[in-house]
Amino acid sequence: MPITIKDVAKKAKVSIATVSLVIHNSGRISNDTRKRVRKVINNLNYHPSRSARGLATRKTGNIGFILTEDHFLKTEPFYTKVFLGTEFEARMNDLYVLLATVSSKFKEGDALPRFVLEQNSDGIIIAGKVPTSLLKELEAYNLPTVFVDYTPPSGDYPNVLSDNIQGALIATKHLIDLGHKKIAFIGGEISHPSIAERLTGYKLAMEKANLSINNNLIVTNDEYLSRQNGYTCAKVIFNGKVGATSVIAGNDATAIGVLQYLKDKEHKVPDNVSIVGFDDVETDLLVDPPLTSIKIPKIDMGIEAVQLVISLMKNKTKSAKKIIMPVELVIRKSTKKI
Amino acid sequence: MPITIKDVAKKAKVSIATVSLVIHNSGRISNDTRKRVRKVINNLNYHPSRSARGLATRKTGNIGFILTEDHFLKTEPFYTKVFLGTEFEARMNDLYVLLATVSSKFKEGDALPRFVLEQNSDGIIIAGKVPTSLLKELEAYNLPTVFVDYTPPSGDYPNVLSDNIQGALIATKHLIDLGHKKIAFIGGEISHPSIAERLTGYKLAMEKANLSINNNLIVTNDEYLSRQNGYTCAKVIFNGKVGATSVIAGNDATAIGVLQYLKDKEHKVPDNVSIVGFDDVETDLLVDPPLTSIKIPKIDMGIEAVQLVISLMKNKTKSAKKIIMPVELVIRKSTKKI
DNA sequence: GTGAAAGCGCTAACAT
DNA sequence: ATGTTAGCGCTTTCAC
Repeated sequence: MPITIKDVAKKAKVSIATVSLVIHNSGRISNDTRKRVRKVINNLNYHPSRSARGLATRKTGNIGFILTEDHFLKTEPFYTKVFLGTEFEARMNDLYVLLATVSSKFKEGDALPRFVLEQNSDGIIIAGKVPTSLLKELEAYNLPTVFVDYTPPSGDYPNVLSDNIQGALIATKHLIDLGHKKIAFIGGEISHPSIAERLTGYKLAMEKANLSINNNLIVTNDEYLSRQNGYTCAKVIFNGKVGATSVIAGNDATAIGVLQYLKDKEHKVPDNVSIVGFDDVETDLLVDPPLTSIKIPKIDMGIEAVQLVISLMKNKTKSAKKIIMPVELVIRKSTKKI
Repeated sequence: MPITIKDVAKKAKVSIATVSLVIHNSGRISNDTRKRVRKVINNLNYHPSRSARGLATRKTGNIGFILTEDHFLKTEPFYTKVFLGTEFEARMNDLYVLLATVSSKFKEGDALPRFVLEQNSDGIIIAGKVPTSLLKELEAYNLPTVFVDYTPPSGDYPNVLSDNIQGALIATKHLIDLGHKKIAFIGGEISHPSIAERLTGYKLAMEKANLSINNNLIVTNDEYLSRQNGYTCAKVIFNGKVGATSVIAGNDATAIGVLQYLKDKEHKVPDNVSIVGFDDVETDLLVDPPLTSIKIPKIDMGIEAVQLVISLMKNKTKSAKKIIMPVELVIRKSTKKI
């Protein structure tokens, strides 16, 4: 039998109302009773029942975290780190986060995550690119929603992003500073707004340095950003005769694919070709050479997302606040002076 | 304002008790009312409130899923797949699964996952190797607990495992059938019971084939099963003069590390050396050659774990039922006749 | 500054 | 076969 508020009240010789007030730091409670009640709570190791509280407040104390199955299962722990951040911040705010994956082929009529159907969450965080059909279905439930690392094509939602433009810009500038002029951009999944922004940043840096933008140096497609995809795209660049001396990759997985291709073709990295990755998933220390990359504060993005969704839950305002997290260039061994 | 049972009752012209009975398929309800109530439930898109239900039944409807942070963040989506399986089966049983990570350096006194402190779960699933200090702290809460892919060193708990011995046995037999005699076992993390079992299976197969077991062909340590570790261990084997012609790896990550080492040293796989992985995480289609591996039913293990913990929750029995999931040899291109 | 009491939405025992 | 009702543990308003 779990300890209830009654047990605490009895032991502290106060009413349950007083205990409740103490817990919530509200009301005018004398310092004496406050201390006494606190002590009893600790001694008894009392934790209020979620259900009872939920019933009384009509809040669930849960926030839902939605991402596509392939994002959840993919090799690089990008969204897993974001999730970890949400978990951390949720704990600070006495909230639980419920994880649900949806198919990346979600279509209208498919079942939504249970916590939305059952109204078992007070808000939701959506991480990464998700099908628009999902968003359409979700709208009906009118839940406070925050997007992480994704901007839906329509509608104006609050979200937390990383500074992709700036990231690509400093990555490109880094290569330019090293003397590179023929810098390739290998994207993949250009329909993902983040990747599109990275391309923008790349172009911006090139223009700033008065380097012409050669479309033959830009390879994008609409496939998942994988090693495989990087490998395939690298083929296009280095089979041709554009003579790229360096590459900005859409993300680290892509970069590793490019690296692999160059190894197979006996190009030396960084002696012949420099490579900059993106995301800094730092997952694979075996990568040789260690990848210069743009570091994204994944955990912090999760934290920010929770704070944002909490403020939405409180204010019931429909603000579309956007948070752009700063990124950082991490120089390792895959880039070198030309 | 969410729909409540009252709304349903009013609209269906029955009492709330009847609605409740219909929902639980219990009691003797006439087919007529049953149908009518069902229809109203659907029309209104009614979902019972978790909190109210929890309060009434003194159940939370949650089951906790615990794993260490590094298992959650690691490259290969092994436990993530197990988690996906639990999510799936939980949904079938109208349960939620709450994910919590703990540090792999958990020590006594550290905070337990919130859902155990707050008694916000009816049972827990523990995936992978966790510190025994965690288990000790957990005991006090007396929650129905199931282990997945791990057998705690002391105590007798229900768990769901994969058939590691059999897996290593068929992997080794496969190599023997291909004519290999000098078969190395590259383990790492030998303190993990699963890896120890795999070594046992390897030895068993060798003995069965009347091949002597050469300890110089066996490399284990107590480090995490990573590519890096595989690389390091491969060095030990192939730097020496034992002349191994094939390798059984502790898992796929290890196998990929071995592969990398062999590539770097210009050994051809599978022409010079055959490699069998373990787990079949099939994560990296870029691995060249594609890895022969032992396939483990990860999703199914999650499903079984949920079923097991549910039966524990129901029966309140202290059985220590064990479920061993069958494994399968998946032959790809990394093994070849000698 | 503290207590009494109503009510949140459901389940389950009991009545009818 | 269906309805009545007492609680489950908490929050919150109102009274004192």
